[in-house]
Order: sequence, then C-alpha cells, then structure tokens
Amino acid sequence: MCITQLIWRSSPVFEKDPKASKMNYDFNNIEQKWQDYWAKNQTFKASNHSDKPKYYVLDMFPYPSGAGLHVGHPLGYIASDIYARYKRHKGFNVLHPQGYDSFGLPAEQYAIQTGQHPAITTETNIKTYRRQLDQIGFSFDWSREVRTSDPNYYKWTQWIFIELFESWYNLETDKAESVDTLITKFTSEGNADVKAVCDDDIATFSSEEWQQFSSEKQQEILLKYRLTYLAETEVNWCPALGTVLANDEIVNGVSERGGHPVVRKKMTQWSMRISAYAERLLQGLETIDWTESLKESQKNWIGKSVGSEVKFPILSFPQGEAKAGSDNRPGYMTGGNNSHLLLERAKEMRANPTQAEAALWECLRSKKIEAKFRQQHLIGDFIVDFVCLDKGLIIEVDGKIHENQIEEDQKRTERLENDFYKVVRFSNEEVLGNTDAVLKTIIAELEQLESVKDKKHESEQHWSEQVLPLGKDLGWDIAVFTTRPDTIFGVSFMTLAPEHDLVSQIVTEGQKAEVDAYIKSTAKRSERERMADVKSISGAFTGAYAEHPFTKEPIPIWIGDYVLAGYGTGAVMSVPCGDQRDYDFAKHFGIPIPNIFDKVDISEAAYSSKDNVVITNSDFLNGMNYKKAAKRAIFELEKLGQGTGKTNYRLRDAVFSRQRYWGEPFPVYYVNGMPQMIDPKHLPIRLPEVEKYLPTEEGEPPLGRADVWAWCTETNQVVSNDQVNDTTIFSLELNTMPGWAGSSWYFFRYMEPGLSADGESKREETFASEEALSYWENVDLYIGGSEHATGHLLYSRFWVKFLKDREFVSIEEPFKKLINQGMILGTSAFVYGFSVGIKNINPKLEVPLNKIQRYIIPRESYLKGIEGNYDELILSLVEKHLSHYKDAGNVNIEWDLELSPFVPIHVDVTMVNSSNELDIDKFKSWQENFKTLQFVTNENGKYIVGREVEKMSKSKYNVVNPDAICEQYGADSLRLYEMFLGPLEQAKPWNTAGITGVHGFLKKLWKLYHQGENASFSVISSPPLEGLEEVSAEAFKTLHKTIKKVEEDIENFSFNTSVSTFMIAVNELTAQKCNHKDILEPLLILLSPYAPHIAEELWNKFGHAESISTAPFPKFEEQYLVESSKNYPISFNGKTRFTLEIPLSLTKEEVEKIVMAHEKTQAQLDGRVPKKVIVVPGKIVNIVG
RNA sequence: GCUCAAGUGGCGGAAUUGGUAGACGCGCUGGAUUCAAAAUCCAGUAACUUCGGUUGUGCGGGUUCGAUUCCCGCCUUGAGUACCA
Repeated sequence: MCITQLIWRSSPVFEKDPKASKMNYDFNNIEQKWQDYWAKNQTFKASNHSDKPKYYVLDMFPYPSGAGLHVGHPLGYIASDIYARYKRHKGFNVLHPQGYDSFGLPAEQYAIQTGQHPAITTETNIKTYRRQLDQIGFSFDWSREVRTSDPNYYKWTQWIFIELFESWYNLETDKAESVDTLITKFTSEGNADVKAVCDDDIATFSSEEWQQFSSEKQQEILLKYRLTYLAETEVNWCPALGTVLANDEIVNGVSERGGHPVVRKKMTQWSMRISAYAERLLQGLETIDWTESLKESQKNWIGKSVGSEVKFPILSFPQGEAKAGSDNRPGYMTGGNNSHLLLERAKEMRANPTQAEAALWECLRSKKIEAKFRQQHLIGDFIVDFVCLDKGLIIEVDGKIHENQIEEDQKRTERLENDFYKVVRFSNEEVLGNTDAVLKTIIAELEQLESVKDKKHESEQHWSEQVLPLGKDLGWDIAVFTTRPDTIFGVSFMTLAPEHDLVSQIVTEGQKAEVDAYIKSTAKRSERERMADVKSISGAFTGAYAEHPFTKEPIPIWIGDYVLAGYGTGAVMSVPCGDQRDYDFAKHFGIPIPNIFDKVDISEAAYSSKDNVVITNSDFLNGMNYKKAAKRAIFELEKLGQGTGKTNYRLRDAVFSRQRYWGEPFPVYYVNGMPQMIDPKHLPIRLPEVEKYLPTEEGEPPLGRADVWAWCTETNQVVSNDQVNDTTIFSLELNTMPGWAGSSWYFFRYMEPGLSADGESKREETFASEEALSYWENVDLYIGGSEHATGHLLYSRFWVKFLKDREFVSIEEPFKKLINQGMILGTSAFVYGFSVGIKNINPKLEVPLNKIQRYIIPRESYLKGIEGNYDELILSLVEKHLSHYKDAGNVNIEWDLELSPFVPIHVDVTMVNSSNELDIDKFKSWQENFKTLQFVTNENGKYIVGREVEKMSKSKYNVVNPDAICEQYGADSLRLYEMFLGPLEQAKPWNTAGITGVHGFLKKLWKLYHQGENASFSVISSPPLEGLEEVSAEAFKTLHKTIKKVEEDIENFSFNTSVSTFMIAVNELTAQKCNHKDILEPLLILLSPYAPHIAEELWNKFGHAESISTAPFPKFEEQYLVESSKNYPISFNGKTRFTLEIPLSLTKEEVEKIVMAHEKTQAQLDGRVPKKVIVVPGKIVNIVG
C-alpha cells in the first residue's frame, strides 16, 4: 500500500494567485497539461515501420512494490528518459517501453497475511506505480506494456520452458539442438560418441539397447540431457514455514522471519543447464559495452579455471563397509579394521628401517629373487616386516626386543598362519651376518608355497585373485580438480567436503564418532556462514588413506568445511606449501608441510604465486617452472590413466522450481513419475485458485491446495483433482517458476506492438514476430541497478543464447550497452538521547529512586559523551538529579554510568526543516514514549538534529517521496535535481534542501522568455539590429557553447554537468538580456530531454502546434566560438601568478616577447634571469627560473 | 582475503588529451527591497596572511617546464564477491 508522506513545511508555500499564474512559472498546471497532451496524442508511441534508424532504450524491469516510489527509484528512469528524448531529437525511431515484473514474493506474503488474492494487491500497486511514473513525465510507450503475471504473457514463458525441455546441448556443434537430433543419434549409434553437456552418471548404451529400453527408461535417460531437467538439489528447508529459504533469509542458522530452525534437505526440482553456456557467457562479455566492474562480477560468477582432474585411489577400507569394493579391492590391501592407524606406523617404519631390515630389503627388491615383496605391510591388524603376497610368505626380522615377547610373537605367528600365511623369522644377527644363507632359506620356502592364483578355488576367497595394476579406475578413487598439477608432489593430505558421498564409506570405525560429530556441526551452519568464517579452522580425520599417483605413498584423507561439495568434485588435493587454506589446515592439525619450491621460505605462509616458481623434491618435475611442470604432470598422469587436463567452471546449474503460489505454473504433468510437457497449443496453463496461499500440511507447495489442478489428456484441459486416474488424467506440477523466468525474455515482448494497436499486434500468435525481432534486434541502452549483475543479467543472456541456437531470435546478446545507476542515499536525521541513572551506593539500603529522566541532548554533547568525555551539560544534568535526592536526605547515591546510555534516535525527516531544526511538538507526539522527553535546545529554543547518510529505507525514516517533491517544486525540478546531484553511476546522498537551486534555475529560465510588459511572453524574431550585433554575437557564443557541451555530456551520460551548463547559459543570457528567438528557441530543444514540460510550454508559446519531442537537435557551429585572443595564465615554475590577454594569432616568440616585457613579469622575477620560457599557444606560458 | 570504484571547501560536486584547482548549485555572511517575512536582486565565501604573498585535490615518493590527472608504495571509505581448489 502506498504511504503518502506529508512534508512538514517550516514556511508557507506557494500562494496560488490566479492573476500571477499567467506570468509566473506555474509548473503544476503546465505539467498536468503536457502529460495529458502526450497521453492523448500518443506522442511517444513507437512504430515498427520507419525510415529513421531504430534505437531501443530500456529500464530494468520494475517490481511494483506496495511501498510506492521513493526519490531513489526514478533516477535511472530519468536518465534513460533523457537519452530516449535526446535520440528522438537526433532523428531516431525510439522504442522506450515500460512494464511490470509483477510476480513475486511481497504480494504473496501480503496474501498469506490478509487472504487477499495477490492479483488484486498487484493491480493496486501497479496503479500507484503508474500514477507516480506519469507525474514525472516519462516518455514511455505504454501501449506496449507487459506484465509477467498476465496469462497472455506467461503463456510464452511456459512455451520457452517447453522449448528448453525439448533441447539438449551438442558440444560438437556448440549449440542447443532439438532432442529429436539426440534421439536420432541414440537410435542409430547409441550414446558412446555423443558429445553433450549432460549429467555425469550416464551409462553407455548401444543403439540396440536404446531401442529395447522401455519408454520410461528412455525418458529417464533423455532427462539427463535436456536443458531443463529434474534433479535432486540441496536446499535450505524450513519445516515450520514449510518453505525453502534463500541463503540471505537465514540468520544464525534460523529463518529470518520467525526464527525457525532450518535444515539442508534434498529436493527434486527443475534445474536449468546454464552450465552448458558457461564458456559462451564468458566469451560474450568481450562483445558488449558494459562497465568493467559488471563484467568482472560475471566473470567471477562463471569462474573459469584451467587445470586438471587427478584421481587418487583409496588405499584401504574398513572391512565390511567396502560394499561393492570387495570384488575390486586390490590384492595388496590386506589390512584390517585398524589399517588407518597401522598404516601411519608402517609408513614411519618404512622410513626408518633397522640396519638388518634395510639390508634384507636391498636383497629382496633386487632381481635376485623372482617373487615380489612388500615391506612393512599390513596383514590384518599386524604390520609385518616383509611379505610376498602371491605366495603368502611373511618374513620377520627380530631385534633384541623380541627376546622379551616370545609369547606374543608366537601368537602372532599362529594367527597369521591361520590366515594361510607362512611366517619365517630371522634375527638381526642372522640377516647381517649371513645374508646369503637367509636368502637361500627364503627362496626354498617360496618354492614350497603355492601361488595365490592356484589356491583360489580351494577356500573361500580371502583376498582378491588379481593384484590390479595401479591407476585403473576402480570406482574407488577420489577425483579432485586442481589448478596446480605442478604441485602434485607437495600433497600431504586430501580434504573432502563433509557432504561428500565417499565420506560415509571410507570413514573407519575409530574415526566414525569424530567424523559424524563434525558433519553434524557443519550441517547446522548455512553455506554462507560456513564461507564467511575465514578464521576458524575445523576438520576431522576419516582414518582412510589415498595413494599418491607417483610416490605411491599413503595420504591421509580429511574432511573440512572449507571444501564445498558443490564446487568441482567436492574434494581437494591439499598442497600446504602452495595454498594458504591448506597451509592453515595443516598447521592447525599438525600435518607435515613438505616444501616443493626451490629457494622459497614457507615457514610463515604458503607460497601461492605461480610466478617465479622452480619445482624441487618432485622427481621428474624438478627444476621446472609452473607452466612446464603443470604440462608434464598432466602428461604423466594421463600415462597412468589417473588424470587429465580439464577446465572447470564455478557456474552451477540454476534451480528453477519455487515452492510458491504467485509465479508461473509449469506446463507439466506426471505419468509414472516422469514429467510430460503439455502441447504448446493448449497454453497458457493458468494459475489455479487456492483457498490459502500457504504450503499444505504435508509440506507440499501452495498449488497442492488447488482442487482443480489435474491434466486431462483427452480434453486437453485442467480438470478437478478428483478425476485423476493415472491413465488419461494426471497430476500437474505443484511448483511454480522463479522470478527470473519472466524477466529473462521480456525485452523481446516489447518489440511486438501491444494488443491495443489496431490489429497490428501478433502477440496472440507468437512471443514476438520475426519482423519485429529483426527490426529492433537488441536493447541499445539498458539502465538499472547493479544488484542484478549476476542474477537477471546472466540468466537473460543465457536464455537469449538458447533462443538464438534454436533460431527463435537472431541475436546473441540482449543488451548492447548497459549502465548501472548509483543508489540515492537518504540523509537520516537523529536526536540524541541521554538518560541520567542513579544508584544506591549501599545495595542493602533500598531507597526508592524516581524514574530515570530521559533527555535529548545536542549532538556535540552526545559525540563527547560516547567517547567518555562528559561536558558541562551532561555533568550539570547529573548534578541536578543527584542534588534532588540529596536535598531529600538521601546521601548514599551516586551516578550510575551503566544506567546512563547515550542513544541516537532516528527522526522522521519530515519533522525537520531545511535548517535542520526539529519540530519538537510533532516529535513528542510521534511515539507514546517520547512524550516525557526533555529537550536541551539552543539559545533560540531550537533543537538541531544530527544528520547521517544511510540507505534510504522506511525503517530509517529517511524516505523522501517524489509525490511531495512534484507537488512543491514540479516534475521538471525533480528531474533536473536528480541529475544534478552527481554522476549517474555514483552513489550520492539526497538532500531536499538543494532542490531550490534547480527550481530557481527554471524560474529564471521562465523569466528569460517573459521579459515583456507585466512579465508577458516576449521574444523578438526579426534579424538582429546593427547596434546589437555584438550583443547577439555573445548570445550565439553562449548558445553554441551550450549545444556543444550538452551534446557531449548526453553522449557520455554525464547528465550532472549538462544541468550546470544550462544554468550557466541562462545566467549568461539573462545578463545579456537576450530575448532573441534564434537563441531562445533552439535552447528549448536542448533542455527538452531534461525538463520536457517547461520546454513544451515555451515551445508552444513560440507558436508551434506540434510537440517539441521530435524537433531536430540544434546543430553546433564552431564559427560562433572562434576567439581572436586568449587570456593567458602566466605561471612561474608551474604556479600561475597573473593572466595576460594576448592575441591568438601571435607566434610563440612574439608571445614570449610580450610576456617578458610586461612589468608584472619583471616584478615577479625580481631581477632573476629565467632559465627557460615555455609557451604553449592557446594554453599557457610558464617561466622557469 | 580477493576484485572493482572512490578520496578535492561546511555540503553535492566540476576541471573530457598533463596546462589558471574549486565551475554550477546548496549552505553561510553582508547589503538592497519590505512594517515584517517569503520571494527576488546585488556582493562575498578553500585556508593562512604582515594584504606583498604563502599553502592547498587522503599520505609518502617519482616522472615533468608544469600533476587532481601519469608511475610506485601506503592509508581510508564504499560496492561486489567469497574458504572456488
């Protein structure tokens, strides 16, 4: 609902003297008159047929909110309106439409609260919006208006959705194609050679298999390729509200509204495969004229990174949890439940062998023995010194310590032998003293033992029959994406996102509790919260190990919430020496930080730069730089089949379902759980009626409450739910589309004339006709706020590229030039509260104290007070209260600082006049608890409020309503002032007091045209008289200077400076007493884009019957600005001291002569001889020395 | 943290290629007009000043005859974005 705010005026406003109105600038009447004229004559209606060149100016789609406009909103509209009007003067056929993005949450929220249908609320809001827009005098072509909530419009949004469903992305042609071409491929050759952007879990099938699949199976497969598809997505689910919340609707893990708990939940939702377009969305940025910062945001959002994907095999699984893994489990994985702990120890022992162990290992690994041995290997829960897995022979080398544990060793041997192993023991002395004998014994033992392969059939398989070669994809590896494959030898651990699918499978018994607790604690935190907290490092060890592709060393696998499940593979290879986050993590958990950078100190921090890197401690990568090493690492990984070069994008597929009522319904029904599209000829599928706009008790979206919401495939109509039989009548989709659906293509709809355009419109037959699309092409100028940088502006680019691929439109990019207007900030007003609190010194002596008295103190006292400096005023107030009690006999009291807060209080800006004086009475009666406030006023009995610049918002009571401004100063003043405030793209504070400047300018302009008797309109049109020639030369100079500057300014969107230029022109012409038609008439055209009403009125007084809107822009002529002399600044060592008027015709030498001869020069030099004199003709003279 | 902007009077801001810093407007001061006010008009308004000048565009350097403008380093503010591997 619109809240019209009253402006409190400190002084009487305009007296509307009927006699005076004839000659005075009566903006209210003038503006109403011309707004009516434009509407009646359809002055700004665009035509699709014109000899003129086309120009399309568009504002970002407004949502008609109930609060109405504040002065910040029209800023961009005024700028685009000026540009549109300027282009009309420049001879363009201009399309400048407006409409409403009228689906959305606020209306739904209001409906939930009041039961009022959102369509009604929306209609009311649009009326207010329209009235407010009209009164500012915009040159919109309203005949082409669109509303996203209009079934005639969303019919085509549904149609585009169907087209997306019927499309897949072919990487070979690099564009979207109809799924028909995909089905043809499947039928003839299967899917093995299909290169598409699709889900990554698709099994390969042949053409025969495809043909044998059931229809459902085929649909299921196709869904994985379609550009819009159903997928499980994790969402923030709030059970209490029965709805999904956006990240920013969650504060501290609970819903912003109501403070209910929020959980992450998987939900089947429609998604848009925008990721297919990642590269094209990135490349397209090069072709469009947008600001760098905006392009930067989109680049970051798309987040392209080039690197490689590496697979790390998982080294051990706890028994019984290795699910499908048991078949594939490599034979060398012989560890038991405690593998993860023992492996750490085994690794240590491998690194520090005893002398005897080292000696024997030398012999065993050399070619002297045929069989393959492993050292310090896990067998069950034991670490054995050496083992030949094929033959099941274990060799133990015992030091002195074993003399004391003969019993234990015996048990150990027994247990191992039970497991079909043969154990042979040697002492250190035996090994070192007679290695050859020991070897002989081992060879003899080996000959007696059967190979595992032969043993296989005998007993139940204890280990896998085949020792698989490393690096084969067994389905049990961790894939990571890295931009730094060159640092692969610096990996000392791996980190998985806590949500990673593998976590539950690899976690060991011993670590389970810790890991579960950690997962639970991170699940509570929202993604945003998790990401915002950079300082606290947290994680847990899974107990599992992965194998390094090159060194084959085990790498511990951790989980940590700094890794996000949604990005890349949800896992990272952690290189602490090269990545600060990995470094911090390693430091925190005491994980080793190997250095692989030559001559780089990593004792304090990681070295994350790719520049000046020389790789070391990295085997075959040693001595290489980043580029070479990365390339080589990928090459070697590919050889192993454990990695490949890859480009990754951050851009995720966009969720397209909303559990809301007030949005576009999907043209979708379900047969056996598979989504079916309704034939486009039956569109639109209208939003059904519901009795309540809340989710159902079962947690279904609001459409679950509709009684008539089923699809009959025989009558092709929406029918009652009772009739659902799942043979001919099926349930319809309950979700609705998101806000960005309708706004991703609306700019095309405007190209097609509105339905009111006498039979010309093809809006019924198509979303926009081919000829309209080819005539208007794309938006030439798009103006709006930067908040849409990564939402609307990315999604609409995506849809346009899709529509182009499917040949529905012919352009690749929707918005050629784009400007972000800066926000207009509010100037909040404050009073400063201070309460005197008094306490008993002896708490036992309860003496009743009066209520605390609250004061409003001046800003200066407040500012000192919060710093702890109490000025005289504060101290005297305190003293006054203390003595009050003391006089009453209570001496055991003192000032209580804690009960004496300094509090700034927002004041409604309408209670303050332009001199910052507060209307105290009004303030006191504003809120009940303000009544008793005592004001400390200045000597004039006034209270001066403090001012601070903040965002303009209702809650800060600093909203300024354009209605009030238009009433008091007029739309032209508002338009000029909004532009005058500062550069369009910058944020700037609004200060209503300043508007008197531009308003005064318009009055002065009015006067310039009314210099006749009784201030009547008076201009002369006869050629200039002889005596007046010089005067008119000055006037022409002013005019052409203005033409030049204003034209340049508009082209550069520097509207603030052109307002100054107008002021200068009017000031000059007033001083010249100029009243000549040849000057004053073209001046109006210059001004008309900015202040169209006054321009039309004065233009009309010149006798024109037509609107000024298409009058040709005056032509700038250089001749009027040619000067014969220049007032040269004469500077000494670069500092200007005085100026001299010197003819421009003179040469450098002549100028220098004149300057040097001048007495002021001599006085300035004071006898010194200048070293050098620099003369820049027409610019400056600089004397050095 | 990263990326991008931006730091100029009491305030909003101007100076478009390196060439008179503070245009234009607000506010403020003084004056005219008025019984008075509003409105209007005129004059002044960066700071310091011995009224000759001197200093001044966030800070410190540099390039240049000359720097708000170009370069290097730093500080501050704003916006966007974010453990993005």
